[in-house]
Amino acid sequence: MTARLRAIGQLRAAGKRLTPERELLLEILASNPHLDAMEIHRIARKEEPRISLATVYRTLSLFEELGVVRACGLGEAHAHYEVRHDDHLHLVCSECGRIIDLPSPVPLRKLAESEGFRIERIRLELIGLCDACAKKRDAKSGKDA
Amino acid sequence: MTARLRAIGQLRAAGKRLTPERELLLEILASNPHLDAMEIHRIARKEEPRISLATVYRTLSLFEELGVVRACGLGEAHAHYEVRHDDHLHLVCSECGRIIDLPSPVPLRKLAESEGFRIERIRLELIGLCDACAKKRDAKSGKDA
DNA sequence: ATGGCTGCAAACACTTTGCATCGGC
DNA sequence: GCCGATGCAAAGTGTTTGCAGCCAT
Repeated sequence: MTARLRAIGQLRAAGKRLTPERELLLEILASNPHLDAMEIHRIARKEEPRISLATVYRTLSLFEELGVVRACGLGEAHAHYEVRHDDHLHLVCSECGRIIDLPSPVPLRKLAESEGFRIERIRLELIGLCDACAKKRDAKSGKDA
Repeated sequence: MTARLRAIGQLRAAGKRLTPERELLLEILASNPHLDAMEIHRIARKEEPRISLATVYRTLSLFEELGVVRACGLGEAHAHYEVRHDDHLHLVCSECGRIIDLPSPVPLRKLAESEGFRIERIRLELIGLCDACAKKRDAKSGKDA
């Protein structure tokens, strides 16, 4: 419940309007841990049959921008392929798209298996800036400021 | 180089044909760590201008099936949304789709930052079977066998 | 009342599929 | 020669965008 009110505050703070559609989507998101856009639309239609899928996407993207929700399960929107090898970490640079492989030194399997979870595949991506891009960005923001 | 030969063996073992297109894609994959289908197609065209994007997709999907390559950056092909909270691990059940959240107890930030990588966001998914589905599958395979 | 928000539909990007032809086995 | 693999183009998905009207502020 609190999450919903906080989100409304964030909307107003950003000078955005609070529409019935946004309230509805907020409510749906707050009470469902993991949904994709289509599912959200389907649920929303029950309450508000005229709501469009475009609005769902626009609203989700707004919410993500405001930090209300987070998108997961999607990296750069399409698949990359690599020759198969063991579990590893990907360091994905959100600036230049560079992908750095690391062998996984963390005890993930043990961790998950303590939950009774049987791991088939590990996918870990740390999204951020590689050394070079971080420095570039620092230099630029120094200029801009 | 060995990877290429092993892949050819896997093709033959699976009763699949070794075509120039497949050889070419294998070569490209072996010498490039991370490519998407379009990039692979673009590179392949330099060598074999008549190769089609459809063949690239079909071949990648075959290779993935054979375990020659692995697709990454794609989960269930589209994004899921959840109300934002701190970094966490997702345990994704590949059977029932259930997603279990865990607070992240692993020192990922430290690890990546030692590479000079500045993390903006952590995404970790351990794909496998949750306790219930693992047991269900065990029971079934016991029956099948 | 005015500008942001909406629905609708068309556009988009990536991937898959149907069909006739081609070529590895 | 047979059947699988290919190229081409069209269809399919999930997502984004242009536009005219609408409604929260």
